[in-house]
Amino acid sequence: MSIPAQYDANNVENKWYDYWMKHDYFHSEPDEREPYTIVIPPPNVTGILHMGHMLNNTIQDVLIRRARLQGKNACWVPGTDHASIATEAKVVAKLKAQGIEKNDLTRDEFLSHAWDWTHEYGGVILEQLKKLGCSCDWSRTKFTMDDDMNESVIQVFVDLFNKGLIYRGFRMVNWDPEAKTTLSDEEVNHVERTDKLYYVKYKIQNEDGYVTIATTRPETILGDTAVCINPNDERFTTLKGKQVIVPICNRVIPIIEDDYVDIEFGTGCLKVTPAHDVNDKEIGDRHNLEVIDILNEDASLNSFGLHHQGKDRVIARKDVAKELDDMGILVKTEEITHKVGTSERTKAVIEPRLSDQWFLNMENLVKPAITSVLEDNDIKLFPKKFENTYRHWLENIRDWNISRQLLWGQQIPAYFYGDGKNDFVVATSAGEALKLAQVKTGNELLTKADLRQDKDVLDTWFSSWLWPMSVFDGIRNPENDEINYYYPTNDLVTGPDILFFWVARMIIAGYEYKGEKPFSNVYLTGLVRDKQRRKMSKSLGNSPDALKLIEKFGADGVRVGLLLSSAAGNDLMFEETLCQQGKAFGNKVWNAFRLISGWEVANIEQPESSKIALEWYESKFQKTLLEIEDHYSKYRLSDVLMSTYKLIWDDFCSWLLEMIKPGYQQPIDSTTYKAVILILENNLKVLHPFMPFLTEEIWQHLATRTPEEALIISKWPEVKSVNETLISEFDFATEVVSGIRTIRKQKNISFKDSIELFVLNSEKVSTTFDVVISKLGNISSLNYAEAQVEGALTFRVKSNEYFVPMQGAINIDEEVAKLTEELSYTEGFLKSVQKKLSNERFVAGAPEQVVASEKKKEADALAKIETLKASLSSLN
RNA sequence: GGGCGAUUAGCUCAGUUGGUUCAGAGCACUUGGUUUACACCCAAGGGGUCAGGGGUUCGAAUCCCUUAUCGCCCACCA
Repeated sequence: MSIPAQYDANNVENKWYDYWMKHDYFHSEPDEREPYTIVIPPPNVTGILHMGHMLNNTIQDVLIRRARLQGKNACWVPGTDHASIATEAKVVAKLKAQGIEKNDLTRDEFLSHAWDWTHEYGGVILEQLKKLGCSCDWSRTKFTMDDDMNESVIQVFVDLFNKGLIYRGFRMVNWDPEAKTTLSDEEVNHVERTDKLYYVKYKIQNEDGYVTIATTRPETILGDTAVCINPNDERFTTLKGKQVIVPICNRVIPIIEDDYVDIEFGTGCLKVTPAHDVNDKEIGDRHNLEVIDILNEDASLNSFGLHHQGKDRVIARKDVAKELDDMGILVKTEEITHKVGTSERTKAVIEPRLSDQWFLNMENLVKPAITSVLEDNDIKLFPKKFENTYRHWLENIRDWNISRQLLWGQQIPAYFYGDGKNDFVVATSAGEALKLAQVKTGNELLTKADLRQDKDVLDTWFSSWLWPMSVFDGIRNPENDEINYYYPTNDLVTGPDILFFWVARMIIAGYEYKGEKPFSNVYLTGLVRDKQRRKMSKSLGNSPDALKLIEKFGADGVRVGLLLSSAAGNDLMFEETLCQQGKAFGNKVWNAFRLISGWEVANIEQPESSKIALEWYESKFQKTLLEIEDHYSKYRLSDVLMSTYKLIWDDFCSWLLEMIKPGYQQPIDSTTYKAVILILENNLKVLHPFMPFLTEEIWQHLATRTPEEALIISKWPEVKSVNETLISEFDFATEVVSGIRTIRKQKNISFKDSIELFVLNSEKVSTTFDVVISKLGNISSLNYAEAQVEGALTFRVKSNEYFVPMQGAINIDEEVAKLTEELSYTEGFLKSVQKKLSNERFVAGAPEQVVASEKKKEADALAKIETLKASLSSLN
């Protein structure tokens, strides 16, 4: 036989991917068919494929391939995200390694380096997705900084500004001193830390006394502009209206009163530093306090730091504390555990900082996003539990800081023409801006040279929130054929970590710009972790190399490994043995094909056992198909896969093929052969979304196919009727076969030796599967007995009794012991059933069906006890 | 500090409105097996007080209360 016993994935996978690409099967154009659309969550343009991507994109490919097989116009739009902070950080690091400082470059120079980087590394990840088998429509590949995408973003900014929803505010923002940019609240992680809490005495002006304050950040003392007490704090009534002297800088500041201060916490006296704390800023606003910013943008101290100027805040903290101690006014320090905001991207400790930023008013925008998910169920989240966190976020949403102090991204289209804070216009181009500015100022002599565009760029998410629309040009041309056909998309597959960053905002944008949801279902994947439940990360080095995995197990094996145990929303504890299982499964399917293809077909009569076996499998297949459809409808892809896995491995390979397999060097009848080929083809269709390469390979081996007949574009099997009786009769037969195998094993009877079987058919089981039992049990003659058969080994299925005559080999004591044990178990079971049935409240209260089933159990048990007792007495 | 969710076999998880199918699956494990597709295989088998405690009910893995442990989200206590 020329077909190898081991399936070789590596040889096969490239071949079929090329074939699919060559015939444009992934490409989609609007037509009369029902569309099925997924937009990819765009990975970072310079990223490389990691386990999370593999899981995420395998899921999308399964969904898209199934839709394609169902005859829908399947369109999966790929693309990448410019990821401003991450990419800029990488470029800065690279330049630094070459001895180039970002600050020495002009904007254009820096952007040119960034584009070089993007062109060099960009899109690598998309090539890797191809290795995984992803059937994206590559002709639609988008990048969030493509010209048309940029235009969409700018157009939306201008529109929202004109609607009065975007405004400029001098606000306390989250400053990342590492990246030297602001972050949105969502990009800040609060991590628990132990720090020192310093107690410091401030001298009261013109008095001998002191007040003591507590702070974790003594360096900010230099920015203090008040000390605050609670007006109801009786300890401090004498302090009201007085002033204190700030240590080191000797500034005289007032003691003010505000309810914000917690009497219980610390000393009850709060130092107020409006420039460096959100609450202090609020108190400052209420009391008209001066704002003294003591930090530079890299979080080193500025001139207000006096002799500490230039030191990093962390160094300054220690030095100031030491100075206070030397002055004798550091009362004590204690350890305190609290949460500190850190940058999601750079891990740097966030500095609350006042600055001019652009904000988007979310208050009204968010409303349709709440009702569509939580009330109308227009958009469904899988798993549903995420609706709670979604609700919480949307109902407490704050205005979105959309500006970033970076260069890589869409530059904010605001043009300043004067020195005043409001001397600016917002427009889609400099030309437009000039016209607006001329009108606004009444100065027609204003030229482009007088305009200065805002230096900041927009938050990356301000472009990706438009993704489902902008990839179809739905922002610039809202009524074009593509957006009308593909939008709203169907499913979105992404991680719960960007539920707020991205998913919620896409929903918001969708309603604002299309008046419609962007997608109907959101499948939230879990995190891929290692066996010890640690997050997979580069720094831990516990993340396997995705491409090496594919090389080792084949893309099909990896896909199956990833999906075997990853319910929506559940983290996936990944280990390579899962891929090994996937690969083994592929090999199993391959060998089933190998067996079938090796058969010689002859025009001979179909054996009865084959006929009935095929009928049974067809019903079994239908029943499983129904299960599969149900799992798909609930996005339970692991269950779809497991059902398919068991159908093919157990039902198809272990049962059907064994039942129809002709004897050694015997040909198979053509009726059975044709039927089993059709069955195999249907199996391949159902398996194709999970193992696209293997299934296409076998499919093409089974017959000569034209490009129009490729598996990838074939028809998903139709759901037909299920013969339940046949299935339950078969289940009974398998138990009989198992009984026979057990006896063979216990008595070391080789399968090659045929045996006799007698049946006491008290169950009145149909004889349909007798031929199957005979074949699979290697039974020389299957006989129906009227009474117990002497000198035989026995086993029971329900209340049927089976005898394998075995003269001389019977150990009476063993048989008696076995029967006695079975009897006592059944009697115990009977007792519990009867107890239930004799309980009047059960009989009265339980549904009829339940009572009937208990009665059936009782009857079955009674019958079985009869058989057992008869057997026992025949042995004695 | 507030909210949400979880806890079922060694591991990863199913278990839909309490009652045919309720104690399950896959893997792992044990024992046999050179049966002419596959040892990436075949067959048989062991294994769980359903986290602990209490309650409701004729009946609880499932509903309620409570304790413990874990996870996630949100939050400005110096």
